[in-house]
Amino acid sequence: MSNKSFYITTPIYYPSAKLHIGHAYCTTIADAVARYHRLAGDDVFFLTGSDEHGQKIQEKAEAAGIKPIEYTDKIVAEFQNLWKLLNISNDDFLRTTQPRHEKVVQEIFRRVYDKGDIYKGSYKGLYCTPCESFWTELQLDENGCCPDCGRPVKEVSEEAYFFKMSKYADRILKYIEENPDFIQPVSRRNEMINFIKQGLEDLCISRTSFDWGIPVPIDEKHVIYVWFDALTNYLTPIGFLDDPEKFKKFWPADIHLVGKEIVRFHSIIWPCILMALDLPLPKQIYGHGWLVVDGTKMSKSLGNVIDPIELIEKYGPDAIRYFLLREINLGQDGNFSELALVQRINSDLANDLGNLLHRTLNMVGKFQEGEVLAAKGSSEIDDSLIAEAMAAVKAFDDGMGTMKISDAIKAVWSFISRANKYIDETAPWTLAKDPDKKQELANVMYNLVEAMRIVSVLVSPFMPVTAGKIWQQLNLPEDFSEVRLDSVRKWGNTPVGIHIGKPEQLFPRIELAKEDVVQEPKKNTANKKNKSGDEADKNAGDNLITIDDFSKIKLQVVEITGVEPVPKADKLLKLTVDTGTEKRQVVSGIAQYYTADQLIGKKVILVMNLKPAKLRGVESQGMILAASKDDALEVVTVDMPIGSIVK
RNA sequence: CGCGGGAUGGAGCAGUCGGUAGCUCGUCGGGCUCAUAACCCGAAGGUCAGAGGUUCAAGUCCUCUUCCCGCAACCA
Repeated sequence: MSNKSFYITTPIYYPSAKLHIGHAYCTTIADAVARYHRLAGDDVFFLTGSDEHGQKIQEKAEAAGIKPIEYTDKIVAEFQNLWKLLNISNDDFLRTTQPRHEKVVQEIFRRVYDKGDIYKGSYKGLYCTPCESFWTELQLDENGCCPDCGRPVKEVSEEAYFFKMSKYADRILKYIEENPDFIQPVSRRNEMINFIKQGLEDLCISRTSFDWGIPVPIDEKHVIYVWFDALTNYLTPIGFLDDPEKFKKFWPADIHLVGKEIVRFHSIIWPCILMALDLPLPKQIYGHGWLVVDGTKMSKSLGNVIDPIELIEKYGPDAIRYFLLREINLGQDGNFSELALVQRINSDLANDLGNLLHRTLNMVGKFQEGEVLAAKGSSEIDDSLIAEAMAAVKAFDDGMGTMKISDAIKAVWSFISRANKYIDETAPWTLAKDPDKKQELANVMYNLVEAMRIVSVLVSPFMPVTAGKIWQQLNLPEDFSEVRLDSVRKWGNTPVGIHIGKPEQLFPRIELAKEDVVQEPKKNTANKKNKSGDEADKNAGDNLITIDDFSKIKLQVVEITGVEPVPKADKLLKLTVDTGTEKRQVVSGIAQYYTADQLIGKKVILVMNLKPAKLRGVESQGMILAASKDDALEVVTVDMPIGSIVK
C-alpha cells in the first residue's frame, strides 16, 4: 500500500550571516505542516538547506581570509544547530555545494542547452553587488542607484549564457491564470500576473566575474548563476538523477513555502525552467509575510534583529513555535514582540493548556488513586464535550490542510477551553465527596484524560516536545511517535485501567519583571484630533486629584551634567543630572529636539520619586519635565539653585 | 501619479460568497476551590479612518480623500 505523498520545502537560506527569527518563522511553518501530514499518515518529504554560492559569499570569505567552503561550513553548521534546537523535522538538508547537487545542476544546464533554450550572449548591465542583481536604466531610482538598496550600481559587460525565459512567458501566465491556487495568497498572485504582463526578458544564468559557483559544463570559464543553481535544489534530494521512483513519488512538490520577496523567482523563473525540462510544475507557491519587531522592521542599524537561539534558550522551542504559528497570520506581515510572547505563554500555554493537564492529573490522582476507570453512560455535558472534541479535530484538519495554521491552533484551544469549562460544570470535587457518585466521577475523569490525549495529538505538529510530555504524563501505553491522527477521530481510545504519571508543570507562568513591561509603542494619535486641548479641559473635571495626590510627586531642580546617546534608539538621550546630593541617570525622549551641547548646564525639573524604568535597556531614574505641542518640544528650565524643591 | 502593505472597542488581530461586528489580552463585577494568583460566568467598551456611489442590505463591491508602515540587507 502506498500512502499519499507530500513534499514541502523551505527556501535554502543564504549563509552570509546568522539566521534570525524570520528564518525560524518560515522553517517552523514548514515543519508544522510536515508534521501534520505525517500525523495524517502521508509519506512526507520535508526539505530545507543552504544556498552557498555567489559573489557575496566569495567576498566575505576573502575578507575573513578563508576559503568560501570553510566560511559556509561554519555558518551552515549554525543553521543546522538552530533547526535542531527548534526540533525541525526536515528529511534532508541540501547544500548547494554538495557534489550530488552540482551533478544535478550541470545535468539540467546540459538538458536545457541541448533543447536550444540556452544561448551565449553578452550582458551589458548595471549591477548591484550586494543585491546580486542587474538592473535596467529604467529600473534605477532617481539617483541612478539600485532601486532595492539605493546604493550605486556599476556598469558591467560580460559574456554570459542566457535562458530563453521570454519564450515561456505566455505559458506561465496562462498557467497562473488557470490555476488560482498556484500562488498563495492571492495578493501575491495578482502581483505576479501584473509582472508577467509587462513582459519577461531572457534570464542571465552564468557569470565570469567570480568563480565561487558550479562550473558551466560546456564552458569552464563560466560559473552558473543563482537561478539554475539555487532553484534546482528542490529536485536534487528527491532523486532527480539517481532514483526515478522516488522522484516520481515526490515531484511535483506540494508546497514551496517562501518569503514574499522571492515569490517571483519561484512562481515565474522556476516554472519556466521546469517547462524547459518538461517537468510538471509545483502545486503551490506560498508566500508568507515578514516579521516586524515591536512594530518596526528588523534592522541591524536599529539593533532589533532577533536571534532565535537566545529566545529558545530563554523560553524553550515549543513556546517560540507556538507563538509564531498562532500569533501571526500566514501571508501577512506579523508583529513579534517579547511581551506578546510572554503573554501568550502565560495565558494559552500555562493557564489554559498546562493548568488543564495539571488539574486533570491531580484529580485523577487525588480521587481515584491515579487510575483511569471506565466510563459508563454519558450525560448531556459529556456529550457536548465529545462533540466539541470531534469538531476540533475536524477544524484542525481543515485548517492544516489549507495552510490556515493559526485557525487550526485556535480550534484546538477552543477545545481546551471547553475542557476547562467541563471541569467547572461537572465539579468533580463535589462528586468525590458523594460515594453514590463514583461512576459519575469516573466518567468525568475518563473524559478529561481522553480530552488530554486528543489535545496531545493535535498539538504535536506545533509543539512536539510538549505533546510528548503530555502523552508521558498521561502514561499512555502507545509509542507516541507511532500515533496517527486517526486515533483521535474517534472518542474513547484511552485504555481503561492505566495509571497516570506524575503531574509536572508544562509551562510555569512567567512573571514579568517590571523593566520588561517597558510598554508598547506608539501609534500616532497626535494628528487625529486637534481639539485635544478642549478635551483635556472637559476631562479635567472627571480626573481631579487632591493636593495629597499632588504632594506625592517630588519635583526638584537639577542640572544636566552629561549627555550621551542611547544605543539603538533614535529618540532617547541618556542624561546625567546633578541633584545636589547625588548624580542620577535619566533617559529622556528628546534626542530629536536637543543636541548634547544645548542640554549640558541646563537646570531642569526632575521628578525625583518616579519608579525607575528601563528604556531600551538603559535604566532611567526619574523624568525631566518638558512641554510639547504638535511637533515642538522644550524642556522646562528654571533659574534657581540646584536642589530647589518645586511645588 | 514610484512600488507594495495597512487603518475594525484600551492593546493585538479575525471577519469567507455583501445579510445581527467577532476573537485573544486587558478592565470591572460575580462564581468556584481540583489546579500554575489558575479556571468558569457576566458586563462595560466600536458611527469598522473620512466622503460619495452601487444595493432591499456595505467592514465587505466601486470612486475619491486623509493618515500610517516597509522598500535603509539581518532580507524569510
